Amino acid sequence: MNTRSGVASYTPVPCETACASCDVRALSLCAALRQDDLSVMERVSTVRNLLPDEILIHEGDPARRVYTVTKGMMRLSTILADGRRQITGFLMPGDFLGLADEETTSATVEAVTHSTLCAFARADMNRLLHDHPPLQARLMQFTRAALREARDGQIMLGRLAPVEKLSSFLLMMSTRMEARGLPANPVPIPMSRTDIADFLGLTVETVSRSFTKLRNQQLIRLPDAHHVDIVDRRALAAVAGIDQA
Amino acid sequence: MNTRSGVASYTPVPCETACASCDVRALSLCAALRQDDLSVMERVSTVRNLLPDEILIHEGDPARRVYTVTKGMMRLSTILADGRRQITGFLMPGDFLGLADEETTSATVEAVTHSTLCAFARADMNRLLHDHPPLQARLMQFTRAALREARDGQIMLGRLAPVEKLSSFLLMMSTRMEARGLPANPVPIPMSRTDIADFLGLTVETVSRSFTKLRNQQLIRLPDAHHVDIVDRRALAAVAGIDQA
DNA sequence: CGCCGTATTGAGCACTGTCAATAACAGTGG
DNA sequence: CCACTGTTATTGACAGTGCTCAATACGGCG
Repeated sequence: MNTRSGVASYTPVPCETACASCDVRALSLCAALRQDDLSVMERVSTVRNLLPDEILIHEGDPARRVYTVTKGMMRLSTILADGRRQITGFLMPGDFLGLADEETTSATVEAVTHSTLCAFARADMNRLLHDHPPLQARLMQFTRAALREARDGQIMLGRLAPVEKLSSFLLMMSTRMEARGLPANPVPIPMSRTDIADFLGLTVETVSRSFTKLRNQQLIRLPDAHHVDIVDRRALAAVAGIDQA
Repeated sequence: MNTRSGVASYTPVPCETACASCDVRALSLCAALRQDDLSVMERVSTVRNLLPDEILIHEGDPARRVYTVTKGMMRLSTILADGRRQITGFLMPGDFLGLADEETTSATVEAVTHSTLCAFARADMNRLLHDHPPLQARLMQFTRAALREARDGQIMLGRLAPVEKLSSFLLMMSTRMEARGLPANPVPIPMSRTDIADFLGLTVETVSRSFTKLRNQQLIRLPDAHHVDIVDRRALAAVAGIDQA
């Protein structure tokens, strides 16, 4: 289970740490830095690899590090005393991890798929932010965007019906793929039905039924459980309540 | 409805614009400024008074101004095409308005009660932020806090049962009163049951029934519809799922 | 090929939303 | 001051939706 793949320390050729050849650089926080400033950042960064379901952060842990996701997918979640879980967001390559917290982490963070992250000690990051105003500005933008996303989440959770929630979710996933220059149409859905349920505030069964409904209405096709082919984007958006683009 | 003791226009002496004597200064963004820098801020600020239910911002409007709430209470909301509404948050004195947006506003903002705000042109605020790093830092903290709050909202909306939602809401209101140095025990609830419902993702009827349940369990008393006396805070927190403090 | 975890489907029920009636309340005008 | 009216809150009855429990199907992997 937690078979550490032994890649915690640098590989001989630090391909991932080479910011210059980083494929999420344009999307990530680092885009705010010029080539030469990038090396300053590179010097204080370490790479972290995670296996599926491996836990990176336990809610309540001290917030010692911040990260940029470079590969894979992460989930942010909170678990109530009786085991109920709410997933508050998924992180994809380019996303920043650590926007909400100052001292203590406010969510558990786990890998959905095999993931790679670029880690920074919070103190180092603070110094970088202080020395590079554009970096600070970009972090602010990221935080604002995360706030808007969380509020969209509130709208979805509070006022959408199950099929609407799922439609909204699928469109969001598609949009995020597109934003990363990846194919947006057959959307890969790496997370389990349980994860989707805990994100949408539903049960697994209801999620499954909602998938079936959308399939029966010819709005989507399901090549397999983890790939959704959006057949009628417009109609899907209409079902979603036309929130998302 | 709730006769707030004030009149729209205030005393001849513009008490509200006098930052030096502002009673929410310690709570607000401005706390980051020294006495003399405060005058710079004061010079570019204007006061805005709002009557109950008066609309300050329509979702989609250009985000020309930002505000600090000095009196009263505001609500942030989004309305879906078919009229369903989700309230994503309430703002109280000291709270900053405009954290999430850059170009376009992402929520409608209305006054719950007679409210007073301190307004700044976004351009002016940006200049202030640029010239005063501590102000920038404080804005960042506020944004982070708002993000944590929105995520708490997601948890509440996604995974709590109606009574749990209401308990959680009441405790939150109480906590926020306390944070402002105001009496935390008989909690004033200025907003309507409809507002509460749209915040908690419920219907008015369910909110009302949940109030009744909590009253019947002796956890709260209801002197009137807009005041809640928390009788057993511990038990209420237990019902809430012990999220909030 | 068989096993195990995940996803889907089915049946029944509890809960919450809907619709409707009543009650409390505030503001208005006689 | 009180009756009248419109608004808001509460309560009741009922139905539909989504959850619970249970069975079946699918798919990856040994």
